[in-house]
Amino acid sequence: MSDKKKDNTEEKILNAAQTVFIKKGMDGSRMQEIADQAGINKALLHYYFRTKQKLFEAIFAKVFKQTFPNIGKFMLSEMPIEEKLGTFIEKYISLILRNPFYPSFILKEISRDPEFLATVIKSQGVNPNEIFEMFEKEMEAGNIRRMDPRDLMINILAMSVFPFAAKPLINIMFFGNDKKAYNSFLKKRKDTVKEFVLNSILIK
Amino acid sequence: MSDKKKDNTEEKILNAAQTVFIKKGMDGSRMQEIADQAGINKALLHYYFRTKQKLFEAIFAKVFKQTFPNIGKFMLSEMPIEEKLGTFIEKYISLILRNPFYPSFILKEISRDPEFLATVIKSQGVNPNEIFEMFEKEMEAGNIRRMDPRDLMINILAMSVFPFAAKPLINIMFFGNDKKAYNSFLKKRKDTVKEFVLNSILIK
DNA sequence: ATATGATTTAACCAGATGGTTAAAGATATA
DNA sequence: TATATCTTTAACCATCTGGTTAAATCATAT
Repeated sequence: MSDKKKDNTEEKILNAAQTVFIKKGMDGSRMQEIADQAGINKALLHYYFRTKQKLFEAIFAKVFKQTFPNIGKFMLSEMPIEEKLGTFIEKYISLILRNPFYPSFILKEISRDPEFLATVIKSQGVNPNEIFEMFEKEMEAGNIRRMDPRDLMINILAMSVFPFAAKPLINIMFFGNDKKAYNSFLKKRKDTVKEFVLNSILIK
Repeated sequence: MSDKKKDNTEEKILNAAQTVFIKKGMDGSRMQEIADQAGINKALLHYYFRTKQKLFEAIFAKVFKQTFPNIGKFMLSEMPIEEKLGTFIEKYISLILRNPFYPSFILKEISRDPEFLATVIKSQGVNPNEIFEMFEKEMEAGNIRRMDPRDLMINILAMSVFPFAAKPLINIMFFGNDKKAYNSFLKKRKDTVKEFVLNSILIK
């Protein structure tokens, strides 16, 4: 067998599908466009992935996994909370900066097929409870303000994700369509978000 | 002319279209489904709105306008900054609580047709500069921390909007699919977001 | 050399979709 | 009653879309 060829084509298809699906979503994407993008024809596309649904699920699962990186390691380590949160925010926004279209893709698709979403999440084995417990210990220790740990987690995710998900909107409304200005603004978010969060919750 | 009947049908269509478009987006919506939802037939639908595109644009513009309420009045008033921001956050989250699907709809569509988005925004006459200037004055007066006013605005919008836009995801991941629990959590967001923001920026 | 899998070509299909049309009813107004 | 508008019915069309198929070609490992 020509494994190399097979791998290469499958990879080409997955890359093409990711490009198209991320830009246009499941509903807005066309199999023909994915085939074109991959430099192959539609027949071969179906030869590898029988249906659009299967191809989409492969992409969604892949992107979704990348969107929730392994944060357990250092979030549950012995670092001071300030450093833990700082590291997480930095890593997370860096991840999004490397994949700026992930947020809008994920947000677009999570409401389309909740059952499939549940499947993907469960196969992930994400367990935020440990992190919530860690937050609560820090509160009891008097290191951070008392609050619902879920509020804290959601606020951090929100501030990290939203400026990318709403990019076209914010770009026009707040940056006069100056894309360079907005991009350099986004690069600074690692620091500004960190500052905003720590200023809000840290007890000095 | 039977203006009443006309108005009524047009309204029925707009309501139906809003329901369907908001749930499924432009690409995922079908004219037949909108007709069914309005209790009329497809021919009449095209009699009122010639094309799907025109109907969608009507809905998007309407929803978009509602999503950016008149905040100028009190944001530029003589209230202390604490009260201004508190009022805005309360009003804004209340608005979303009344229309919980607006955020995901707007986010879904803003990246689909940026030119149309620009048109809608411009027809809105939104001018955030006055509010940014107000923020800057408050910073100079030493009432709030120094920061880019756009960061502040974006953070508030992010924390208000994100938990609704990512509802299915958060609901599964953080609330074990307990919808009631998540809904009552969302109702508290008016207070928790306000607290989070003010704790971060206020200089006491 | 041949068998096997990868790839292309090209035609095809069924169903859905947006949109049109014509004719007939219904309804209100003048 | 006559007129104009609103509404339905139902058939129809062109196009697109996902998906299939069969035959031919290409590449490669044995």
